[in-house]
Amino acid sequence: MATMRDVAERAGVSIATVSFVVNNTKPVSAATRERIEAAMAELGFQRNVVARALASRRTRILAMAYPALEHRLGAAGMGFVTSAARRAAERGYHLVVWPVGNDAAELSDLVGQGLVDGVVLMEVLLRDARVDALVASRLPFAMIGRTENPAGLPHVDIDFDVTVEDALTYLHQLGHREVAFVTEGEPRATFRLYGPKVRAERAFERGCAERGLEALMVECEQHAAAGRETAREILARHPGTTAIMIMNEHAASGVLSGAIRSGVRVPDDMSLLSIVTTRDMGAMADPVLSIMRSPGEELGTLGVDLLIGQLEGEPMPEPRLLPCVLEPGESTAPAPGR
Amino acid sequence: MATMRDVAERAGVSIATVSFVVNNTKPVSAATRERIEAAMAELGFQRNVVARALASRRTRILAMAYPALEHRLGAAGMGFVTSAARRAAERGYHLVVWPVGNDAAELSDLVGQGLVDGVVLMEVLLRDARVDALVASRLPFAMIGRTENPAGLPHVDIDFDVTVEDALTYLHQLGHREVAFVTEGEPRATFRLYGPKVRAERAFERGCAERGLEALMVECEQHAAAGRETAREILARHPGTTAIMIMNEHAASGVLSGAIRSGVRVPDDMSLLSIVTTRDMGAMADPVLSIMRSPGEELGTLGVDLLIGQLEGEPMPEPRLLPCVLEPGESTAPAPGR
DNA sequence: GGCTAGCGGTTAAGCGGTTTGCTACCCACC
DNA sequence: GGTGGGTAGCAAACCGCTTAACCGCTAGCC
Repeated sequence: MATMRDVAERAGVSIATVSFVVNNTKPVSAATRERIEAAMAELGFQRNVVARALASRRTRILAMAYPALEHRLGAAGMGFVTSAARRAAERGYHLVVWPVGNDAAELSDLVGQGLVDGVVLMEVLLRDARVDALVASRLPFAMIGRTENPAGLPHVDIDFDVTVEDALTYLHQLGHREVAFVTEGEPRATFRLYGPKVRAERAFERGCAERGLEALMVECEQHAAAGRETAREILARHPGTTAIMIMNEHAASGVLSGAIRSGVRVPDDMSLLSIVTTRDMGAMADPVLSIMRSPGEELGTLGVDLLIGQLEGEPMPEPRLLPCVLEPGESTAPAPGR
Repeated sequence: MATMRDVAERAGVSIATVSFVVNNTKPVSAATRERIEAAMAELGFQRNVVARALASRRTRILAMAYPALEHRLGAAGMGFVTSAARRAAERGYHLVVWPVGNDAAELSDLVGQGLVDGVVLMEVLLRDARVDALVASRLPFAMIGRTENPAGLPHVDIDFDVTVEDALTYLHQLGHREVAFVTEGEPRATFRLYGPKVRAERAFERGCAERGLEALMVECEQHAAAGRETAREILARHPGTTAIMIMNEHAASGVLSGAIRSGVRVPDDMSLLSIVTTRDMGAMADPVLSIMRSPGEELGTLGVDLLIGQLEGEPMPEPRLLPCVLEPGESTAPAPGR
């Protein structure tokens, strides 16, 4: 690989001048610039990013940190990563993937290596040691998700209030008056700190209260079999239920088939709405599930933008909350008798 | 952040000696080593990976290159990336994610930056310009998947011969004599070069020939609706079919529901076997699909091992082919009348 | 008339490590 | 006591780039 020195020699200038041309950091006369560019083209010069990083103290590498094994990231997880990587590439950055534990030590270690200019943190908990570690490290970062009180910390997240409110409005307008909400549930205690679950539950309670409905919530583990069981349970204990809202991507199809197996017709007798999910997931069910689609790719892109914004000295970015959007499928219909 | 110079001063030694201790590259007396280690601990020293990379001409960064937007990587895609990143971390490497087009120029460009020591290439086509570019760049790489003739190129891949053969054996032993094979199909021409599809089709033809069966193959786009249509088509045109083998993760549930909607009982009248897929995907269907599980995580891990092996001067690694393993669900049963 | 502020460019000092000689020293041995 | 060999540690030359500081000169300013 040709170096700047090679280019400089060939163009008969100093290596600094080459640098100024490459980075466009100082005016250079047209004639010189031309000679340098010709030399670069002839030699196939590409500047070495490692040397550049060392000298400029900016690596132009970002990290995407996500908790390994802690939470199942389905296809949506890939959406985060690929969209983030794409955006980073567009803006001249690289993205490294850091599977880290939920403890802070590992993350601090990685940060200390000095490889990255900033971190995008996924799957943030309401109280999260990793966030504290990042704050302490003074390294710029952005969250996808947010802590309990994220004021002052750059983040993007799903707007659970709006999403749940929109979902309830939709079902309510269809005439449903007894709506059950199936959420993610796990034996692990950290799950109580999982923002999406907590925020969606609160929003559901509020929405039900405002409409004078009873807020029936059921936790369900993240697999189809649990979903089937949950459906049976709801039907048995709350036979008046006419709609089920689900925020549990891996259980949704189970809830559907559980209901069908119990002899319930979907959507005639029972409406199902899967929220915070992907289109693919909904399309896989039969009938196709009505969903509120999670803006996964937008979040990845925005997270990176938020981070790069800080790095490039743009004014402190606004946090962004994006709602999921309704995409009706075949699993929702007016409440029976309407 | 403390530098080696700081540590050296504090321990009263030269910076070179610190380096020898940190890397364990030259014998150092116990007393000196102790002083240095103490100094490092007091200062919280971590060596700067960028400086190290520049000096040693090894960045200890690997790239995972996958074609952006070209092919739907579902949850399995995430499995590749996370398992690869985890393995890389275990062995002291970082993993960057490179969404690249299927053209070689973009990849050559990235390689030329000198950021990575090697590349793991995903979704390799039978003839693949990216592979040529990597060979030309003389940078070590490993493929997940393989070209038409991958001899001499380090790779790991699914063993489609064994997988399809095992699947056919399983169905054959259940008494099925008319088996249809649903594969991935797309308008795009590059799909003809997609190794998994081509290899699986060949294996299917061979297996059918050996057993004296007719090899019925149907292409299907990668979504559930197409799967439903395909199921109807098979039932209409080949009413004797008693088993459908599917290698099309996104259409599998559609094939199932298409069959059911047509009044076919699964598995009593018709067996369904989804191959090269994930457990999650199969579990989402009702009945739970019998699958041949894709060794996605193993492939990611092995790919990284293969690459690091080369980097660390281990003898030329053996290519590895892993079969998918049968995980019977509720969608397969003896052929009707058996 | 002295001051500063650009010209387009060079020089050189880093950035924080790795690595190659080389020195100084100790010990054993004839 | 000279010699040889082995060891611990050091100095210094990089790795390939960025970025002050500054070159000699001219132009604009009060």
